[in-house]
Amino acid sequence: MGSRVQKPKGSYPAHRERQRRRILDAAEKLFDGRGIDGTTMAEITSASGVQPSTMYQYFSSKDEIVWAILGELMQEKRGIATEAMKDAPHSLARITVLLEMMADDLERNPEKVRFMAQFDAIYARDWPVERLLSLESQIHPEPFRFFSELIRDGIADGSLRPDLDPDLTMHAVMNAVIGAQRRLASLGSKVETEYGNPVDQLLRESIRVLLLGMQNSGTPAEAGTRISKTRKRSL
Amino acid sequence: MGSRVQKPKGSYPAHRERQRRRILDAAEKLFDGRGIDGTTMAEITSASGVQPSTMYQYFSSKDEIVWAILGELMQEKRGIATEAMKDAPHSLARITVLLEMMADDLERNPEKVRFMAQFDAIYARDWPVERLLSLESQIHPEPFRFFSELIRDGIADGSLRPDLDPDLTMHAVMNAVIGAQRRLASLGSKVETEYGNPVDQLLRESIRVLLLGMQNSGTPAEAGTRISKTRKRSL
DNA sequence: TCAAATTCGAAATAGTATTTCGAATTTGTA
DNA sequence: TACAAATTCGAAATACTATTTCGAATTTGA
Repeated sequence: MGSRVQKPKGSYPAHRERQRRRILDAAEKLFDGRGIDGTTMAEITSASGVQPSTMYQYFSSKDEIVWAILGELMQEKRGIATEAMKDAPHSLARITVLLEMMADDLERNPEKVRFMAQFDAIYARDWPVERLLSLESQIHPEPFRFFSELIRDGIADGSLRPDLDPDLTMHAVMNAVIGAQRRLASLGSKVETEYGNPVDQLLRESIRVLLLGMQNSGTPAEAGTRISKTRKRSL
Repeated sequence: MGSRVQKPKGSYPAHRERQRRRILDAAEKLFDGRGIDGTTMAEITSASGVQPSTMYQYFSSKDEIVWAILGELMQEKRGIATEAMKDAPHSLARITVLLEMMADDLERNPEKVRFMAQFDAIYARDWPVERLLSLESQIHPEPFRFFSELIRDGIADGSLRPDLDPDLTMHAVMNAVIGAQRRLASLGSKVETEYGNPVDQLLRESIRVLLLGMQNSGTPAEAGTRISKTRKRSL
């Protein structure tokens, strides 16, 4: 107990931040290459150049590392998404841009997408909802909630079919695109050899069909209304 | 070295089959409840009532068990699929039936779908392509290859838009539906609390939009009728 | 320069999958 | 029913995991 003031736990924030980065960067690279499950803590420590005992000072478990990386990824995506949509003139164009960005993402960063796929399949279910939601809320408010407004706009200006339930459609379409995207990333080159097309092209076709399905086509106003009645009753 | 004939390895096939079943049934139940990764070999042995040493006589690893269960699941699905499509009169109706069956499946056996999702995310990439393909071929020949023919038919009879590439579209649509289905199964009840709809309903909406996107809207009146006909029949 | 913060080393714990092997039991059949 | 081969049991051993512990050594910022 010296006469000096005792410094609180995180006293060297700059240094701690640097260390944290070293660990996360090493882990991310390993996850990309070997998958979350295929990566051991020993590999992360040796790749990042810190001892296990030190690493556990920063992350209390492997899961915490996964979580941290996921958070950063989602924040990135969100930035890119809101950025890209700025240029698009009207609602349908914005929706198109948003969805096609997911195909670009698959084309450019298949490992990252695969990481998210692994998260969904292995971790999402066991982790507390609140934590998931707090993460999702980093990406939601803009692109997602926004997306259902875009659908509303599209219906109003006649570019989208009038029988769409904006909220339901938004979730359904987003989920289909995200699901397709992540599945393609998981199966990777296996799909290419079997399907004979680059994975991102497959995803682009899915998106095209989905967009066509949302669009208002000629006079199907009648058909549309009819459908929506039937639908609502059956659901 | 008796004078009797030495019996080959699998000499009590009925007994072996019974044992195999005990193990697979126990494992399947555990996988459903705790996930593939959350299930330990120790749990499987104690649940199935055989010793580890015995179990490894039947399956050389946990992966082999996963693999065996996957194979049985796919065979089941295939049977159900071909069965259900028999009733459908024309191509568009068959496609509709096939896709909606995947929503039913999600509604009825979410654990099984989740199992497949985990397989995709964790195992698919690391296992040899040949093995994957030999499995897929159990489900492919009928529903899948068939599916692209259905699209061809649909284009010919005017019910589907003429600018579709049958093979590409088939893979794109199937992948979107499967991807959406498995993602929903992975996220489970989390989606419901957040989205406010039962998961299978979300999937049904994705399917509806995809089907609309494939349909021909060139001749409005016909398109309208065709749509509503299909709808009514499919419900 | 110095006290506190941080890291290192190295060993310990506990939980995995998988293997080994001789003794005990079960199986189908002669 | 008896028997030889097939199968199972038990129990311990191996080799990985993640995670913890703690005292000694080093680094940090004022």
